[in-house]
Amino acid sequence: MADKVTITDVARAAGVSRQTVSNTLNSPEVVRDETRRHVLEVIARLGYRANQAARQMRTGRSRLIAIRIDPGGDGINGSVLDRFLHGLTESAARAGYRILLYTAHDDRSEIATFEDLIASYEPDAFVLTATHHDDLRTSWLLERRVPFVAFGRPWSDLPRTQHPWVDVDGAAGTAAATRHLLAAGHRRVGFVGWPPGSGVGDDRRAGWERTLAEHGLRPDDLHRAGEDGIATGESAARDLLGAGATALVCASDSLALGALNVAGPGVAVTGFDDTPVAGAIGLTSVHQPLGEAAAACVALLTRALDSAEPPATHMLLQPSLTIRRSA
Amino acid sequence: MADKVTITDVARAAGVSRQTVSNTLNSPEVVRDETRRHVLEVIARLGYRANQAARQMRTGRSRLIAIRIDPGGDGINGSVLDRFLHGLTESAARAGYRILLYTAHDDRSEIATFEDLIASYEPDAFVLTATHHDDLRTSWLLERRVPFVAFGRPWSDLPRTQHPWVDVDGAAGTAAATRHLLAAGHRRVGFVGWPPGSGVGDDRRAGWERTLAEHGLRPDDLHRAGEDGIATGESAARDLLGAGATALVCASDSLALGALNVAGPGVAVTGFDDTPVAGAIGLTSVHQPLGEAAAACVALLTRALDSAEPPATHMLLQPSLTIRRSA
DNA sequence: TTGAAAGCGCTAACAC
DNA sequence: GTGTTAGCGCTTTCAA
Repeated sequence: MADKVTITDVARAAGVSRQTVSNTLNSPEVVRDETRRHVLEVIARLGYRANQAARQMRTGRSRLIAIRIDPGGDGINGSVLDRFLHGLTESAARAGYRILLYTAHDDRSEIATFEDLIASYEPDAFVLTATHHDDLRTSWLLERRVPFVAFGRPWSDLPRTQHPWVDVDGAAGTAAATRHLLAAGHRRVGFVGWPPGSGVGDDRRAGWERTLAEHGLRPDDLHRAGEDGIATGESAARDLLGAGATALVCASDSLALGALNVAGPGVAVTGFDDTPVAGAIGLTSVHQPLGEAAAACVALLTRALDSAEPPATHMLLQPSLTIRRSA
Repeated sequence: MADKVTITDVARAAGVSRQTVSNTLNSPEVVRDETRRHVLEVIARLGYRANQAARQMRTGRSRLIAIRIDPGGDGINGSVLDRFLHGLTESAARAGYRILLYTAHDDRSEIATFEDLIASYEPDAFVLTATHHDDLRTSWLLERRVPFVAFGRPWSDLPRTQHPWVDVDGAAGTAAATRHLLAAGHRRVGFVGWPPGSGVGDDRRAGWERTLAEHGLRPDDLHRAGEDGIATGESAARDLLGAGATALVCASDSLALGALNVAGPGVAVTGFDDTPVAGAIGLTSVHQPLGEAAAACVALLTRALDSAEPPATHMLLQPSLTIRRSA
């Protein structure tokens, strides 16, 4: 291990006090130009970097952002979170933060981890994923005034659940997919999604339904729902094709994959998330700007951390449609 | 933010000195049974948790393990690392460590990040992934005596590159795939891989070749190589089928996917990594025990961190074959 | 077996 | 504009 260089070493080498070195880094405007330049030069020469633990003890800031990682369902849709995580790590690093990982099985165990983490590592903020109706986590964090941003809208309308969030407009995504299929000449466009009640699922379905209406078409009961997965996609697609659908908008790539399995030639299918599977099999899919979403999360977080009373802001990003052979 | 409970609060509430509380947690055997029980009870009641930054300043241990995260190629094989990361986070947590993330583009920038991280956050160890020939990172860490474990073998034989590592026996994986195809009656089994020179790729090819030999068969030049991806899989498979192959062992699921695209009925194909894509399209694939690999990394690391002179140990795990429709 | 003192590296407050 | 003092919460001596 390289011998560590402390602020005292820098001060001695530069012939100034420790405080002047600290000021050079934290309040440069307070140090005379000449002194500052000299100190910076010594810092560079010695390769000095402030020790985070010591700084944290003094300032109470750890420059750590914590986020949960989980295996993610069938692994198909799971990859979405992984891409987000990569973007988050990069954006956070640029803003001077590092990402700390933890796992949890449900809201309750995640809250237990909050308590543990807050007391021991003292992360400056959390990034919440997979927000849902009646999310226990948001209210817990809100009550304790722990800074956080959610990747996903608050799906409850209670005023006390106001918090910063970033999300991708799912309805706009399925709307784009639906428009694309209509433009290709399809008139009976079905929808394969999840059972009502999940915010994300309802939103995606709404985009399809709204777009049909805009084109003077009615849903005609051309929608089926079930647990996410290939099996559901297959059975739902069989049903809908039997009911006369010639194109299918699906709420996930898993569902779309199932639909494709039973779709004959001429039937168009779109997925959601633009996962590697979609690329591999030529599936047209709604693409989420995950890197941007991650950057937005970091931006919202740093803003909240730097102002005393953080205004609960949010950002709704627009997805795009990656068009491939399937549609 | 909940008011923080310090060791002083616990000491006061328990009517003992701060030191006794510290001993109760760090050297329980030195505290009288009755006192210890009492202190532990107060700790539980107050929800006290030792502050990591303060502990780190005193002990020099951060209980942090750092690992790189990257987007990962075409996203198909990338998911392997994500599953590993999840296992690592869980195993580390069980051992009392947290995972810290960073990104880097190449060996050199990763080393720069080592320097930064070591000076600021002082992670206790690193987990290296994607080790390769002439890995600059391992020698850098070795020279500075920074504890680390590699997920992947050291692909150079230099004695100075001895370090703890965990890997999955790739040759055993392709051997199992080859045996499976031979057992199904195939006699002309080809191999689709990557250009010679990559440790991982050469290893996977060796398993195929060795198994043919064990069955009295010769490779007969039935192998093709190229950059990982669907396109390579397609062209290589076309070639090999033209040369009389009836079954193909592929070095990745991406290659296998390409091979399947051009394989007619009766042609068997196997992939490698058992990615979500494999599950989705019914591809038989070699499955790596990533959760175990992660646990092994943590085990090796904690062993190295707890003994002064860590013996460079390693673990080679056995993969399994997930059999699906494709073979 | 328990307690008191010292100090890890840093920065906020204050004195010069 | 620069230096001194103090203390964040913890654990490692060492003394009682």
